[in-house]
Amino acid sequence: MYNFKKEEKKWQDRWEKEGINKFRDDPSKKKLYCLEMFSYPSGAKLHLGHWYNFGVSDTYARYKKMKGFNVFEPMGFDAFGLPAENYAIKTGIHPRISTEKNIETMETQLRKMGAMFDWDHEVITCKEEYYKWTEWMFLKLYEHGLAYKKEAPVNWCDKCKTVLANEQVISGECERCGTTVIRKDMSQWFFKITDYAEELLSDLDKLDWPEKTKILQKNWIGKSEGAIVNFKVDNTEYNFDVFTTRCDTLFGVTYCVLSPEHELVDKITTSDNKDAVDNYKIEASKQSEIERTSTTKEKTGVFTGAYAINPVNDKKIPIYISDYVLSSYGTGAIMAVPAHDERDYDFAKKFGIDIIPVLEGGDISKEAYVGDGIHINSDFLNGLNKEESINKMIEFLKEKNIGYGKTTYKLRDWLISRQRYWGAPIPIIYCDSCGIVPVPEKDLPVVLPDDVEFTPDGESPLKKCESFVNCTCPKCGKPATREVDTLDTFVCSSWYYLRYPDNKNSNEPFNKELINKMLPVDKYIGGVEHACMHLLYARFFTKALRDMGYLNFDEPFTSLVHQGLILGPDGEKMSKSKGNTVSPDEYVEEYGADVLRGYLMFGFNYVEGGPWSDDGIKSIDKFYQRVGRVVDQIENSDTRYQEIDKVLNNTIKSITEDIERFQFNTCIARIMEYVNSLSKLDKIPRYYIEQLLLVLAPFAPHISEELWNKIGNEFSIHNNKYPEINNDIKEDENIEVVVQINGKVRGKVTVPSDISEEDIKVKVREIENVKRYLEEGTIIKEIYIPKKLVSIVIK
RNA sequence: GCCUUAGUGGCGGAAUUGGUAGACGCACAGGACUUAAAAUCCUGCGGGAGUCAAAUCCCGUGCCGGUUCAAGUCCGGCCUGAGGCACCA
Repeated sequence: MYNFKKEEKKWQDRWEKEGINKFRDDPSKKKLYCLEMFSYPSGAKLHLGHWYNFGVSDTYARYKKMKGFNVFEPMGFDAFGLPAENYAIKTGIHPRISTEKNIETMETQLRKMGAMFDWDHEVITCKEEYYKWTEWMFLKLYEHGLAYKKEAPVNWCDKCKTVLANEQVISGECERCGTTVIRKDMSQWFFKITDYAEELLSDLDKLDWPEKTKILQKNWIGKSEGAIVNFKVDNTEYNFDVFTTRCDTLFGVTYCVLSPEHELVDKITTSDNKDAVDNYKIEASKQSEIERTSTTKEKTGVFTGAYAINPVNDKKIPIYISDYVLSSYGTGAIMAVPAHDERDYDFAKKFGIDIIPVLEGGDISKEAYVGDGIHINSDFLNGLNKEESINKMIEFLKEKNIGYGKTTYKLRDWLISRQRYWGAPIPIIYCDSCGIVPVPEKDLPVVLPDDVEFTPDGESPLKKCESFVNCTCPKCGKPATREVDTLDTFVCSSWYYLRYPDNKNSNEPFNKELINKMLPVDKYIGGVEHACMHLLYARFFTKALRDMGYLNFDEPFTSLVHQGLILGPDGEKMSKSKGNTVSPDEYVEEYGADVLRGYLMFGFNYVEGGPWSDDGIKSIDKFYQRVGRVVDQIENSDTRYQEIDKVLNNTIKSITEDIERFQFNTCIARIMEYVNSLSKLDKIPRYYIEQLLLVLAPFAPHISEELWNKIGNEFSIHNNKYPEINNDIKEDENIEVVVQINGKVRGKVTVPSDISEEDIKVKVREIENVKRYLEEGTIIKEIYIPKKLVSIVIK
């Protein structure tokens, strides 16, 4: 009986002492930057999800190392963020204290995992030495016109006088006091990610990412080509632009809708409609965008009393406001074509607005016709199809100077201001004479003060810290004040992968040459929930830094894999409030790291994850015990067995393919098959044992090291080459071919693998059962798939 | 609501481009070893009909329909669960 878990610490210490996980520049080897999304130290401890993400990916990294790559696998912490601040508000414990303590605990746990992390390269985002450069990133983006300020809504609780995160708004109410949350405009900083919308979209083609993730980003960026059309407001000097993808349907426009927040609303609303409009605006401010744009919700809206002029036919059409129009997309105003748009149709029916068909097809007395068709009721477009009409209409709009072709994106600029304490300060100074003044680079970092009151009372916590707020203007030397909002933590995580290789650099965020050599990340592993935000922001940073001349690559993460989510035993996402969290610690305590890692690899489809159950964890424990017993059967002999050579070769072959797809469960299954074949022998030649341990090494790093040592081999097994496929081993000479009659399996026959089509067709007819079926009818078709099956159709 | 994704034995999961559904395990049942138990080893294991035992046949990959010699895999429509929806990270 082996007690492998007792030996784990010994090998972890030895690996650390001999530095076998240290990254060393080695030009003779190809580098492989293997990165797992770093974790937020919110809970005090690592959870199963971390083990699943880090522990399993480490097997990939270890495998690649044995395959001859110079592997860099760093680890760090995304340490700023809301939970630490909330915890501080509740308990009075300073975020720095709780965060540092959590990190310490998690580091200890991570070491027990026995992963290849190179701790010399650790990055912690809340440390001055790191956030100094996060601030630097802001300055660079500002310098290059990619950071700007504008008014934007926040969730506001008027009772707590505070800004709430979306997470803190529970069905429209403040989680602390239950007051209805409203949206309130504040002046905030943005990064101009939309400047890169087109490149972020088109470069997706270059990436070895899951197709679904590319589609998520693509839909998120939401490119659509259309036109801007200008509408004049009747009897006023006002006019407004709408964005439409179907300018060819302009003759069917019977009303316009402005978003309730549109700047023109107050100006054009007539006095008898004012009360209704104002009330509607308040109601709209209470709703989230998800609620507003729901297509099943009954359409609501209010008439402003004003009319617009349809520029193609000079018809007077009413202007409404409605919450289904968002100020953040397009121009915040739409032209409505009820005959050919479902939402417009519902709205028009409800408000009794004209519905004029301009496309042939459908029956608009019943529902909107959204299909294609030849244009009707459309003057100069009559008889044309969609594409011709769009082109002709854009020509017309341009000629009359009332519109033009335009591409828009759903992607919005990235709001980075947070009215919070626990984040990186925004390095900006406000001066009465000079206006907005960026903090000079030499004055970085703007240090986040420790002594701050962060009870929520309507102000950014930093605002109450006078020593922080008051400063002198770097330009004119007069008294000035600092920006008191902090940066969204996604800013910190948008460039951490650039810091890892050069984490001790105190002169610059990273050395350009080094980083251009080490990057991009070759394999990035993390949850799919980051598909649209973190992954997009990081791509944006990389492209912006490239354009500033700091990087010579276009994309940060060449290849991406998502691990699935390990759910609670009840099939729900693990969370403290549901009480369904499972800690890895007790399993590590009972079975050891290798067994837990092994089970996480064997018991789940890595990409899918699934509900946790420890039913099978014993099976991995048993399997490794079995490996131990098999190793005990070692003998020094050169005997080789053809059957075992075949199994071994198949194991190596399958692993080589499956591990690249992050399909670890089948890798382990193949190793089990190899062990099963070995266990049939009383004495096992040394070669087979060594091959077994080498094959197993990335999957069970401690156990394989222990047994490698036990059979008298030199430390460390992990410095060896991974076994290669042996092409000299012949495939089976005989193969089994299946016979199907009318699609059903009716027989099997074993034949030489190089059999000809004619010969197999003869062989097939000799099978008793097949004969029986063939007598019942005549053959009308016969298909032969080499080495697999013969399919006969009879009548 | 919208975008994405998944649904296969009692359970976790295999089946890479349409080609023998259920690899590898867990659980369970029977047997060997043992005074006994644990551990280990061997055998069986989707459901049903059939048989002393076989052969053989029918059904079966969430549901309904389609394409095909052949569908877990492709197409259309539904149901259910999960992730995201821009201030959780």
